[in-house]
Amino acid sequence: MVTNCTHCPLRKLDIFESLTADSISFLQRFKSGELKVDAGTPLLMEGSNSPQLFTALKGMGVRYKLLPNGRRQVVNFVLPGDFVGLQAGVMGEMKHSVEATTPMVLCVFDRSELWTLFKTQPERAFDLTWAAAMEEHFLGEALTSIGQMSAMERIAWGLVRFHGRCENLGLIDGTKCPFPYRQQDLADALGLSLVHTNKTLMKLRDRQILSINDGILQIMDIEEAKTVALLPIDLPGRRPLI
Amino acid sequence: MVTNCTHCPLRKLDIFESLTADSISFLQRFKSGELKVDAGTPLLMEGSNSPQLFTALKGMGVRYKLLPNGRRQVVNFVLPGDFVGLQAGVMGEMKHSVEATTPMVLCVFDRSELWTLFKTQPERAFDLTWAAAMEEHFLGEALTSIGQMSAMERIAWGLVRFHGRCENLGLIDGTKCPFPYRQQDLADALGLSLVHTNKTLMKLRDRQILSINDGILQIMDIEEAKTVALLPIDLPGRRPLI
DNA sequence: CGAATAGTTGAAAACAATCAAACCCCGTGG
DNA sequence: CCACGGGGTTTGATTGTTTTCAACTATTCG
Repeated sequence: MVTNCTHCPLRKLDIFESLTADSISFLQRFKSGELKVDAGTPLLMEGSNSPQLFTALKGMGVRYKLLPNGRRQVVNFVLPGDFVGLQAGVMGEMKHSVEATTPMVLCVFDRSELWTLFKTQPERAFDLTWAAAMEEHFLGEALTSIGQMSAMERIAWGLVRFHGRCENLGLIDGTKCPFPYRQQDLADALGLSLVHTNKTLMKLRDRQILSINDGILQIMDIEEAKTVALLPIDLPGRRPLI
Repeated sequence: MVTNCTHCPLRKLDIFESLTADSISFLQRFKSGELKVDAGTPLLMEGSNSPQLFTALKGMGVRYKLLPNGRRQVVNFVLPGDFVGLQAGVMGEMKHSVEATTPMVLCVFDRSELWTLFKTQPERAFDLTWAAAMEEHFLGEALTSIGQMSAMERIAWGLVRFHGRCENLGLIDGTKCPFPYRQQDLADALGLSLVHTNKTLMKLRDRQILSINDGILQIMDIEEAKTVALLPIDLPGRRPLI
């Protein structure tokens, strides 16, 4: 049973721009199906030339790169509304891998139709460029965070940001939001060792700023957390959904 | 005296895809002028909504972000052929600053014409998306480098990559290429302190792998340098030029 | 119960940042 | 001609953060 784009639950959220009926019907034709995967399923592999592109509908995942020496860099977390596979779409192959962290549901698009989109739907083409530029922006911030901030600052930054993204998606309950990742994932995202990540999280918990427990991230003192994060968290107020 | 797109010296390089006469004439109309700037001139400021977009023709620059605490992250080096200002074009404001490191010459485009490009030149729109995805790819690699590699590995990675970009642009003379940046710029790019960057460069020089002198980067032992860099350097073989 | 996974903790070692000063090159002006 | 100053580079000593290593706990699952 495939979700109809017209009744897409994501598109109802304030954060996503609304589209004309015509545009939605194009996307509906662009959409070739829906994919349900279990937690832990690899979606795209670095170097692969996937014939399929995705938009995450439900669940969460990770983008990551593996190094020859076995280390791993988590490039970003994948949340509902995120477009996945754009690199394969425009550059011919993925430059990082993507895997589901929780069970996920994704819209599937046909890569071969991407060119049709550029030719006939310039607004959608623009949206895709926007998405790529947004990802570029985020990676620039992450680079700045990892390159210039201390462990505590990085962790506060990463978690405040994640919390903000959840808020935009209506996933917040009071001060809490889901955080289905392991400490190792957070460490790999922020360029820290697992041990040091753990100890720093303890400090943040002791200082009553934030805590992670049972897959739930709670930010008790959001103001203090933002102060520790140093960088202002810059999330788009309204954005396209493809 | 403005360079005519038809005779653009950059486009003659093998690395850049060739275009039909029609496409070039569109770009010629898109191009609103040329900008010559001295070394040190700021081109775009973070947060600014520039009415102008650029393609670097000659010279080199830096993209960087400043932190509230005064630290600086160099996000990337700007070389000839690089498109500058895409974020302002699609997101309304720049997320980093750009400044000329050497004297530069840049093609100037009118931001207001960007939408015309998307509507009437889907191939060019695709190229822009490609450029954004490429930048995303690079930032992912940089993140991996800074997050997971030691100082020596990072420096080798950064300089081998820079050397490779120069090679693609025909800026190589034997084992040497221009490197007009200060050690502080390199340090800010790789998330290292100036002192540690300096000491690590000394070690690489002592080991006869590479050296920087008088604005010239020489890689004496490219194989060894690539080995130290850990990550394979992935540069596009052929790419669009806008 | 045993095995596997994730989280927690302490001690030691390694790495990189900071501090402070010297050095070098080069252009300026007395 | 040489003293002076500025920007960038180099160096040594010290401090401090982060990693690594190793072990132990808690929880889940077959």
